[in-house]
Amino acid sequence: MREPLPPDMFEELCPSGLVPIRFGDKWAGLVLACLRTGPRRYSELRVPLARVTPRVLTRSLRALERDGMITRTVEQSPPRVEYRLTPLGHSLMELYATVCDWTARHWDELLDAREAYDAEHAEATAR
Amino acid sequence: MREPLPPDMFEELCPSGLVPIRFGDKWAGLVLACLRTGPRRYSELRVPLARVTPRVLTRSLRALERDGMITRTVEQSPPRVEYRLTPLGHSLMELYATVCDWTARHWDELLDAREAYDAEHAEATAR
DNA sequence: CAGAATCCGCCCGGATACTG
DNA sequence: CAGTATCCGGGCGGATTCTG
Repeated sequence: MREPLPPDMFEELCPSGLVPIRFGDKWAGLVLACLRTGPRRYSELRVPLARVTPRVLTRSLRALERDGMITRTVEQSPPRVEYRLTPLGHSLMELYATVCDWTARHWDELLDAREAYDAEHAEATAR
Repeated sequence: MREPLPPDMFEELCPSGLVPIRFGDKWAGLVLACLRTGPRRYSELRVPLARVTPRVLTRSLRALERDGMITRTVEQSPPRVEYRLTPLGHSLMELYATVCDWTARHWDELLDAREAYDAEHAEATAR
C-alpha cells in the first residue's frame, strides 16, 4: 500500500534553483566562509580565492549582495571596498556549514556508491 | 584588527559544485520529496513532476542513483521500474528539508533585499 | 584598487519526436 | 511502460585584457 502524494503539492512548486538560495553558486559558500570572521576588502578576498577570476568573484559578490546576504560599502581615500555579512548572511553561512558537515560525514559513502555505479556501467559499455 | 584567514584553507578546497551534493540539481529535491513516503515507479513520478520532461527526470534519477541516494530496481511481467530512497538518500532528504525550512523562514527578507537592490540599480541605469 | 569588457566552451534544462 | 535520440537556447564558469 503506497501512501498517496499530496495532489497539488507540486503545482506551483519551487524548483531547486529557487529554494536552496545561492547553493547553485559554485563559490558562494567559500565567500561566506571568508567573511565569517569579519569584513574583508575585495583584494583580501582574492587571496584565499585566488582560483576564482575577478569576473566570477564579482558576480558572486553581487548576487549575494542582491539577496541581502552581504553589504558592499565604498569609501575613497584610501580607495577601498569592504564586504561584510549581514545577519541574514550569517544565518545562511551557518546553514551552509551544516550542509558541509553533512557532506563530510557522508562523503565516503557517496564516493563508494559513485565508484560502484561507474564500474557497473563501464563494463556495460565495454561489452 | 582583522582575524586572519587560515592560509591554506582554500588550497584544495571543494567548490559548491562538490560540497552541497545535488543541491545544484534543479529537480533533485522534489524527487527526494516524492520518494519520501515510499517507493515510486517512473510513471508515478511523472505525475507530480509533470513539468519535468522525461529526459531531464531520467538524468536527475540517474545522478541520484549514481550518488547512492536512490536505488533503481527493474522487474518484468509486469514491466516496472521502481525507485526507492536509500538510507543515505533519506538522510539527504532530511537535510534538504532543513534547507527548505530555512528558505521559508527567510523568504520575505530575501525578496525585500532583492527588490531594494533592483530598485537601486534600475535608477542607476535609467539616469 | 576594484573591478569592467570581451570572448569562449560547456553543460544544463527544455522541447519534440521516437522506441525496445 | 520507461525511457532514448536529437536539437536547441541560455547561463555559468573561466581566461584574457583593459581601465577609472
